[in-house]
Amino acid sequence: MTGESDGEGEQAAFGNRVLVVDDDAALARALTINLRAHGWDVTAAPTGAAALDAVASARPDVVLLDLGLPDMPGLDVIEGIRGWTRVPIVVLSARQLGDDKVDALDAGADDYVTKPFAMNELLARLRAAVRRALPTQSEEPVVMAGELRIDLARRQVSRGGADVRLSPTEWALLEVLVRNRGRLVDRKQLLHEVWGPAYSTETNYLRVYTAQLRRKLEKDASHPRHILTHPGAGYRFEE
Amino acid sequence: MTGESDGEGEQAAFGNRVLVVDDDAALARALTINLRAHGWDVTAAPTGAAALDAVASARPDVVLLDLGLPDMPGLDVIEGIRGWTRVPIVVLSARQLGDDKVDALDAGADDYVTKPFAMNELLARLRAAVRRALPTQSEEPVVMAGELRIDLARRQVSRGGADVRLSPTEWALLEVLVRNRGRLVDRKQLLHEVWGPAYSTETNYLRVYTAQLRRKLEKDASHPRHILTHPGAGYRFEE
DNA sequence: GCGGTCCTTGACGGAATGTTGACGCGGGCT
DNA sequence: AGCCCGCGTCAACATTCCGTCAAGGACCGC
Repeated sequence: MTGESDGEGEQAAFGNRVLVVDDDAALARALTINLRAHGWDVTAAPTGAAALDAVASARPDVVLLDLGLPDMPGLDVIEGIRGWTRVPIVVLSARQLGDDKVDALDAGADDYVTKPFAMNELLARLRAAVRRALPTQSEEPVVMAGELRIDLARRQVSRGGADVRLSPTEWALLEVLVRNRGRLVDRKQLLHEVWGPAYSTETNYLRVYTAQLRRKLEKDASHPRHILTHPGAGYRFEE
Repeated sequence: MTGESDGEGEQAAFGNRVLVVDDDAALARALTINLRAHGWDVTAAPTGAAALDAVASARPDVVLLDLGLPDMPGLDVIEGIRGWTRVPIVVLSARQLGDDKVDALDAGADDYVTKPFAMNELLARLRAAVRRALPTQSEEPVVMAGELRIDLARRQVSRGGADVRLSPTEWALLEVLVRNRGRLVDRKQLLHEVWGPAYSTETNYLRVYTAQLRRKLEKDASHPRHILTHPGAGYRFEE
């Protein structure tokens, strides 16, 4: 985490990262090879716990989940994922009949493929799942500003392609500014939204954290081009 | 601190009213104390019925709702609230995995926190919920006047495409004039709205700041075409 | 425990801003 | 004509505000 992205972090297009969750090593390998051949950026997880971690760290655009994992019930994995993100989940199941299909969909899965399956069908369903999900999150959460790329949904900032690590407070401040980009944000409003309603005079915080953000994001921190100061009023993010 | 505090009161300017719905008296008390300490204006309701009443009467900016109330299912409370208002709802859930989370989100909740929770996280999620709800971006007009472009919402002025930097007082004065464009604005009214109720005779200020505005905004400051003087009365902004 | 990150807090020089007074100009009035 | 008042202009001063740095302490993961 501390260093750069782990391997295939930066790919050209969006919506092509898939997380394959399967404990069957042979099947997982086959899936990985096949998906990569079709342009997917594949991350693999052999267990439910690893899957939950991977959803958080790799931020896939779609999850291909095999039920019947060794460490925990597949439904719990679905619910664990649904607890905090709406990334589409396509379930892979061996059984052809049974309640598990209904249960999985009820728990928050988006689609269902039964083994054995045709690769074509699987690819189609993955594409469909991603496509359906896009309009939901497409409130244009990615803001480009010079060499900065700020992904509001994924809480990710990169400068010139390299990821930038931000502390929670740094991110909270940047987020408010970017969500109000092009518009002046009051000092009071910034303090209120980042630190809470009780803080309205601690302009110290703003000075400290704008300085830190500029040091991390601006090319020349002493001549900022994106995080601008309005003396006596507040700050403004400009693209 | 004369110019800053023009009447608006120190509190309650922004959404800081939270309704805590919890039947566990001890937890409710702890939450109330903690939230108050962080500047929130707390109302408490021990039952679902009381919560529905309180949403209507107290008009909170965010609802913190514990599922598992004695009198009615938590989902019904969510739906009851959602029936007539979009106030953000943050759900407190005991279970770590389970359908209730998903169901709550589906029913219209905005976020959830699982017990046990860190106070920091709860505070952050409350702020985030309020923040997301606020952007009811009422579209403010952009006033064009000659080569001037005045964006009331963005608090931005440009002349011939180039941004013009205004000090807080300069902007406050310009804003009053522009909002009353085409109309004569009393000296007393200007002083009152820009400097506060205590100022009604310091016409010096008006002379100084209208001069500064003209220098920044007018092509020929000695023959103003937009910021016009009504001798003995006040000033008027003309497009 | 220990090392790391993160948040908080204080202090300082320098810049931007608000405030105040003085002066000149011009028009209306006596 | 001469005076007075309101307005525009300017400059100097005091104050606030901002950027910066660094130290202390809380918190987390190992």
